[in-house]
Amino acid sequence: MSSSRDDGLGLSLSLRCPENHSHDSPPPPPPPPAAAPFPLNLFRSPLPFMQQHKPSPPDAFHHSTDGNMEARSIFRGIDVNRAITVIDCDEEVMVSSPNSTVSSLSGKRSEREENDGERATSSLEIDDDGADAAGRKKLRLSKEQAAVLEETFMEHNTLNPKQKTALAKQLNLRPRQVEVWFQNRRARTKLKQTEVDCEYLRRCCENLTEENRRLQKEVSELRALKLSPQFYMNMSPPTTLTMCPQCERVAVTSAAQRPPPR
DNA sequence: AAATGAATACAAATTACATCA
DNA sequence: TCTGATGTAATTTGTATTCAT
Repeated sequence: MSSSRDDGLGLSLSLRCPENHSHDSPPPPPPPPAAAPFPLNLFRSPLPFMQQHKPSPPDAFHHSTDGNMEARSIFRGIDVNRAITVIDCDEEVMVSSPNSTVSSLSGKRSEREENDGERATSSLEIDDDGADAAGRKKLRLSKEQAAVLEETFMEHNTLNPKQKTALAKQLNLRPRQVEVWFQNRRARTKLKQTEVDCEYLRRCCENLTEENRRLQKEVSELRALKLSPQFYMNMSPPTTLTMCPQCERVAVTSAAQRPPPR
């Protein structure tokens, strides 16, 4: 299903494998002291308030061209997005989902959510189409909605309440939906980054294994040479390994190339 | 100033639904 | 038409932080 889809995560990968250094990319900056060996930081820190959104026409996303899904829904007589949208107009006091019991009906969270006009998609309210009253309806965001959310996420991956409300209004969604989308989006980003990190570490491991194998071989060769003095006298200067402070790669230099000791 | 509780935000884990092959 | 896989919206729970008392 996802094979042809671009995930659009827009990750900025700062990971580098040693084998990539020699080509066109400049050497990486020295790592920060006492930090992770490579920057794993995914997220920019939350920026100050988002610039004022240009309010789009309130109906902008009702004419979704989200081909397949929307066409199917309409064809079946159930336009999920639209149904929710209509309810949005007067659902601000609705409460919980069927599954959320305590935490949504009492206590601090529910208070916040009620104030936010959230938790409004309870199928108890919207299932006039005969849907299972115990289940939850799931909204599929239109391409336009997703694009705007994505665009906003690229600017900053968190929203303050003001931004959330504005964006929700712009997209004709509930603030809670915007909030959930951002939460899920952050989770996806983190997951992707974790996968990248794993791949990086795997390659590093491979490289180190290969390096270790090479060094082991060199050691055994040197030991063999040590046993035959006539070769030992004629051999080239011993090689030494130095650690490049910038890229932390092992560089091989011969004694002839080394600067004289101070 | 320290303790406490409420409110809030977020991450992580999970569930449940929509969609596709 | 059915089914399993996949993506993702939504929920639940726990934790950290902030703020007022």
